Amino acid sequence: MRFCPSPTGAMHLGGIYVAMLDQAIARQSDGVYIIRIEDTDQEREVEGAAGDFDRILRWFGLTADEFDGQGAYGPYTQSQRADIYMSYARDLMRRGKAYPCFATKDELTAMAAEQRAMKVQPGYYGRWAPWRDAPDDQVRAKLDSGQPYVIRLRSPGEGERRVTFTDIIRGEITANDNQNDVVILKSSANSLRLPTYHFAHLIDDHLMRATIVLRGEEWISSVPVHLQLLEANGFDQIPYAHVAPLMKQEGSARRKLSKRKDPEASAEFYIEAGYPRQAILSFLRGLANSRLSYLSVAESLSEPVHLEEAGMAGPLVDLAKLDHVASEWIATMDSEDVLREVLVWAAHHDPKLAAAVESDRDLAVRALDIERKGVENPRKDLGKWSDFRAYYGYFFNPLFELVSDPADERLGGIDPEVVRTLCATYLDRYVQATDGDAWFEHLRAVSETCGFAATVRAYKDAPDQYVGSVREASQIIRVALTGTKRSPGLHLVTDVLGEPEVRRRIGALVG
RNA sequence: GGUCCCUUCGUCUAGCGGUCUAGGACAUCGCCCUCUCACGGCGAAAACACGGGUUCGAUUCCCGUAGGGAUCACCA
Repeated sequence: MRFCPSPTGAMHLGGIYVAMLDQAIARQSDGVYIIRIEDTDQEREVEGAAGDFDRILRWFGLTADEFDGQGAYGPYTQSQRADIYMSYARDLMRRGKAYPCFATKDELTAMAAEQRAMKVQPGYYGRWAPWRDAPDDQVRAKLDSGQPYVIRLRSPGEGERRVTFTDIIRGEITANDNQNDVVILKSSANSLRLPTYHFAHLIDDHLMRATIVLRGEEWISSVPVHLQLLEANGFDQIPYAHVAPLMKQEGSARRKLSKRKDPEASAEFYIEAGYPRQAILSFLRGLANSRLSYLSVAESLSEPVHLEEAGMAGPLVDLAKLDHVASEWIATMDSEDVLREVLVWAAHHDPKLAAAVESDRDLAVRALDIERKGVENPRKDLGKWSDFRAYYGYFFNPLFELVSDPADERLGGIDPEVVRTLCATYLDRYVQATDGDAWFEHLRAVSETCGFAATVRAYKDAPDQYVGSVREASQIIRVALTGTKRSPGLHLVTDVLGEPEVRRRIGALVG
């Protein structure tokens, strides 16, 4: 099993997807999950990317089973394996299966232009491969003059030949054989030459004893090249599994999820929003095997993933579905666990929230316990840790702003005098009810004395006789207590807040 | 453009010749529960890209067409 990121930018969700599959397949088959850093492109290398990858992989619980310092097949970074690739390339040259090519970039682009004009296959082959069978003395002269060169494979492919190979996900695939003398070792100013992906990956997979080559669909078309390279080196073929890319809807079309255009393409996006890693992993597993998407998060993470079941068309990343999975998952957690995760997230992404919650963890647990602890169907209000502020923030004084204007629009447009009277009367007769019905009966009694109808029905029947119904009255109390128009049952909120705080918040409206 | 891959409700998909008046899940909408939410219950709307074959019979097999994706680098 292998997962091979290249440090050329931020970690892509698709990278997490493939890494997750790699790890899952390795785990369920007693295999080893390794990560190889493919950093053979010096020009695109991004400073610090490897460290970022490591941090993100760690966050997702997708760190490799083997790594430098602990693993039999290291080093796991390709740039440190340059001598290995070079010795294989030398062997190929000795046996006439590879050769140096001195064509310059300009010559190559001119050739490509000519090929386009003539409408022939682009590439380095046949009459378009000037150095393939160049005389020795000519090669020697170039070598002696110190001109830069690359090493190319001497492709045995012929024009019309077809090759067939088996892909675990797609079954049998037939394609034209490769006839292109691909570059296997790039040019270099010094004696150390780096390989191209094509060459490096199969040497590594062979040496590291990979049992499945799991990679993105974009590699399908280069399998014929890899097959020839395998053959030239005398390596056995390793089964391929090409995974369909994660997609994005754009208008009526869809395209590959793009790091540049789509914020949700980056793995960091999910960390910042505070999605639980289990939910993301479960969601991703569901995309790979829809069978898993019908299961609970815990089950979907423990059931095996089957590559053969994976779809061949790229699935759309549906954040609404992720939200659902995430809220199902959080609903299975204890309040203490939720709190711990919220704090870990907030420490990095919402320090003010972290400080407020940290100052009264007990309050936080009691707030989270509402309709969560000891109930059959827990609340599914939280889909990600960043939701905590909106749903529970008002319990914490540093995050709560008193509602002191009786004409505040959140109060529903009830006459300010009535609002004031209701709040005053409510405090006058305050009792902390032990259950919802009792609480509501109490509120009903209070609001009736302030001119509210005891039932919504009564109000509807004679709107002129009342200032509102008990529904409006309870909304006033709700807004006073929470600053929002939506909250869990108010008797639960008051119970968690405690009488002094309830008095302070409602008192603010009395003036 | 050449080549390869793909095509069932908005989305993820089940289906592997009759079981399909096409099933599920998410999303949407409606009703119920109800002090507002959330949860929960019930229900609705919603798809086999198109055209030819093969067959007694095609969502399922074959061929075209259309559409989508990928790839044609000293990037991975």
